[in-house]
Amino acid sequence: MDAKKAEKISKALADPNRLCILKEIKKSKDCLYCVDLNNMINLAQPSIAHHLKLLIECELVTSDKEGRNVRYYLNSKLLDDYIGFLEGLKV
Amino acid sequence: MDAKKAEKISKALADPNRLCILKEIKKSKDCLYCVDLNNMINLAQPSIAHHLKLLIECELVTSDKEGRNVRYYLNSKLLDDYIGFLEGLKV
DNA sequence: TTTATTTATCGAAGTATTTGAATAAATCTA
DNA sequence: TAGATTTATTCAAATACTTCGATAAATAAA
Repeated sequence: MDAKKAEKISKALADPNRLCILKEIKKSKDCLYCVDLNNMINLAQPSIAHHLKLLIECELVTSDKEGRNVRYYLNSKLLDDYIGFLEGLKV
Repeated sequence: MDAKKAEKISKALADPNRLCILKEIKKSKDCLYCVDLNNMINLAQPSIAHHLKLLIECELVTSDKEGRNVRYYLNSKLLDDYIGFLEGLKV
């Protein structure tokens, strides 16, 4: 992973609500419906959509549609790549 | 590590110049003089000082004074803690 | 002790991010 | 098809971050 990508991922992780979303994805055992997030996070729906968009754009989260609902998943392969980048900062 | 701390570290990592500083610390074999950074990074001196301050405040970097020079070190223990937090996001 | 060097701080300008109201788009249900 | 539900987009306001000139503080060197 190059620094530009790592920067983008760091940015995505640099917000309490986005960390919360990732935690909820984990809690929901790998996949999460958007509609549930709206009940869990104390933000207006467009704000949550904005955060999800950032997480998807940097590819930390993937999604698929199920009717009018959307499911979100953690991209743990990318998270591992990011961790690899961080390991590379060590001596 | 709690989410608040992870957020701060993510923020510190979410900037190309700060990633560059960390890479330079690594290249310099663990410790780096501030005066060298001013030659390596294409930013005004107050900007570099600002970035170093953020890295120190979140404890990713430590420093000590040697005369009028300052040396910077990576806190690899904290980086490991951060990596642990990220691992915890996985299912 | 004056001058030069290195690092830190302040303040202001420019830029980017976060937030939510309004609303659109997509799809489900009756 | 009409209305309800879920998600996405647009826009504007508020907030936060980055940058650098000016300058201060600390220390070294002359």
